[in-house]
Amino acid sequence: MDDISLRVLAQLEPEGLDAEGQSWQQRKSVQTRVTILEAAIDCLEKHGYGRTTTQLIAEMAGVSRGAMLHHYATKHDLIASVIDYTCYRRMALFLEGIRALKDSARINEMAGIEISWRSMMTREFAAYLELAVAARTDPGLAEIFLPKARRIDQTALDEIIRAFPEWAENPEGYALAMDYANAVLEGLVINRDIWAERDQRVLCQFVGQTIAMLRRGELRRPV
Amino acid sequence: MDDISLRVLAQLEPEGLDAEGQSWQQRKSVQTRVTILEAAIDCLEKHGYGRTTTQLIAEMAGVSRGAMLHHYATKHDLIASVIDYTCYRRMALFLEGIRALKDSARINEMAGIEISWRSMMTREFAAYLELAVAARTDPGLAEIFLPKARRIDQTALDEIIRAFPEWAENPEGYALAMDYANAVLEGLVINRDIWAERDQRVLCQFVGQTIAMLRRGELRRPV
DNA sequence: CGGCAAAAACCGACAAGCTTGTTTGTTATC
DNA sequence: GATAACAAACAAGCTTGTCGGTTTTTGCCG
Repeated sequence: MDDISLRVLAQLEPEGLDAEGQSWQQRKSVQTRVTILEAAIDCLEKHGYGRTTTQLIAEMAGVSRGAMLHHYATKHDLIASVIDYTCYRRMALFLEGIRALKDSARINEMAGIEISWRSMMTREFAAYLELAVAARTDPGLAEIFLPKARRIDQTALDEIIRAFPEWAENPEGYALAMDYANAVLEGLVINRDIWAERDQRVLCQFVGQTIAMLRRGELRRPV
Repeated sequence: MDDISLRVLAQLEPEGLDAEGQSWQQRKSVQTRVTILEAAIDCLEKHGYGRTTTQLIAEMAGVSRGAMLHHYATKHDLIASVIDYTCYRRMALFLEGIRALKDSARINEMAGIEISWRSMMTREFAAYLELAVAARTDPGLAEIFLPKARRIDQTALDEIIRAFPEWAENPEGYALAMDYANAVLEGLVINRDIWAERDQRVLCQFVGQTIAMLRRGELRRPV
């Protein structure tokens, strides 16, 4: 993991899950909590936010509901941790993918789009999307989700540019390209089941094509 | 309303809501049902699918729950009708918007993007999106939502091209442009609350710009 | 035309099931 | 012995669909 990745991830690291080398109880606590968070992600992905109940999460995690409520006193607390954990995992996966690209693949073949796309086919992103959509209408969820989502969005925008040095001289174009790619891919994810028969790669390639032109200055950011 | 609009809308018209000129009871029945459907849309928009309960819909509609369950025996039945009704209203609004455009605005200023965008800021679309997202994880909902959504998607793709005669010679480019515009705008809607501070019009204009180039042949559909 | 029975619109109460958070108790670690 | 991890039972509240009952409309028949 390089400096850039470490720097970004350090800002997003969830609290209370880094108890390596502590006491037996601390390690056990962290382990159980991670198990619960992973189960919550599975639950969000498989059953959606509306059907994600504390009972179901506990079942999927293989712990008693009592044990779960010991670690997360309320559902509110649990969801707050899920948001942090999910965002961290998602960002880590994305940065790792970008880092593994060769410069030529990243710059000439727009391979970053492919990495973005793959990062959106994960259970972590499915869980994130469930929370994002539910937060629009659930005031209690919005209160915890929106600040965290805005923060990670801003952090990503500010820091990820370091992983794309070819954009260094064109920060405004970079910002547009990020939003643009995210919007198209998320729109594609939303319509995944409805547009089942059509080829999503065509759209991905078109986006890559237009972003390449934006970087080369053949397309301009609208005023 | 012109021929094209009528033809498309006729294919999507919900059943059982066109009882003009029938008996008093029939008209009353239709009126109550429309009131309930509108309340259901409001409920989906304001409270999301997860919190859309039969009780809340009945309250918002100003009818007793008993009366509602007389017209829609189960929630399943009600939601099925909401899907039809919502899709119809959404399409009607979109076609009316396109129809009202002058040819020059539509072709040169890419005003269709603006109409699309506005059609996605409606309560109808919010309700549709709630259903689309919930259908991913709710098998019962998916069973009724997906066939209807795929049908309207196909109908729209096949028929709306008639409202854009400038694309007549390039049906593949048109299909790409439609999916592309829808994906970006839906992605934009999803991130509305998170990207609050950024200007969405820049992205809309960029999309308009690229679609214009696609039509003029300055951009190609990827193989 | 008037009355009457059937049908349809509408209402409120109920049972069954689920969800949440609390509380009380048990075991293992510090 | 105190604290933390874990377990299970409980109450309160919500949601759904069913059921019996009331009012209004409709069609029919004398």
